[in-house]
Amino acid sequence: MSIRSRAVGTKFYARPTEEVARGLLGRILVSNIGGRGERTAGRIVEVEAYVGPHDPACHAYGHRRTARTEPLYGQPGTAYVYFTYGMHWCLNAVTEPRDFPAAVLIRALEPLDGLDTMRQRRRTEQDRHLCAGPARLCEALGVTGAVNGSSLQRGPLQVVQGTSPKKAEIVVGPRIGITQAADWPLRFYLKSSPWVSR
DNA sequence: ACGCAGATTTTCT
DNA sequence: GAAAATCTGCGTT
Repeated sequence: MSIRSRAVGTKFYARPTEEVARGLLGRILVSNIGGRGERTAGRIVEVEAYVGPHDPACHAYGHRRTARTEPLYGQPGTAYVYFTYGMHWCLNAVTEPRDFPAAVLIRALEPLDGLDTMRQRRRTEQDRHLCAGPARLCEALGVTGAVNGSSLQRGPLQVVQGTSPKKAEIVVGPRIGITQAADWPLRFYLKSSPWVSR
């Protein structure tokens, strides 16, 4: 099926972050991390936009260019993976032209492929919780800092075509878990999906 | 079903 | 030294 289609190209990511966020819903994230052909994949059902240096919740707020935020300044379509709360990894897709630091946080997937591998990595049998949350999906797909800065077109993690949802299926709301700009409506998810994080 | 505390370490002040 | 784009387990309702 669509899992075999081509990776989404640079032009897709080199646009306003909010558009890219909406556009990522329904696409498929494929991971070939872990050797031995342990392929895992899921349909993106929930995302958040972190729209640039003017966004107080963005890691690059005020153009804070540090070792951590460097990937945000790179090529659109780069994976930005950061570590937080002492134990969790989160995955973003870098957006906008090079040197404009913005990204889309991938928050939830509908598991499609490699479910057994996901269950092992997550140490759970509850499929509902396999990929419902930014840190959960990273654990399920084997995403760690090792893939930070890799290309989502050619790297071990790729975003491929999938099927676009109807506009009426997309729900907009405030981002989760932040304290700055907490009311900005930059979270997008699929209304009828049982796989979103909440 | 809901709410709260603890885990654990990087990053920046 | 404090906060952090989170998750889990355990408590109570």
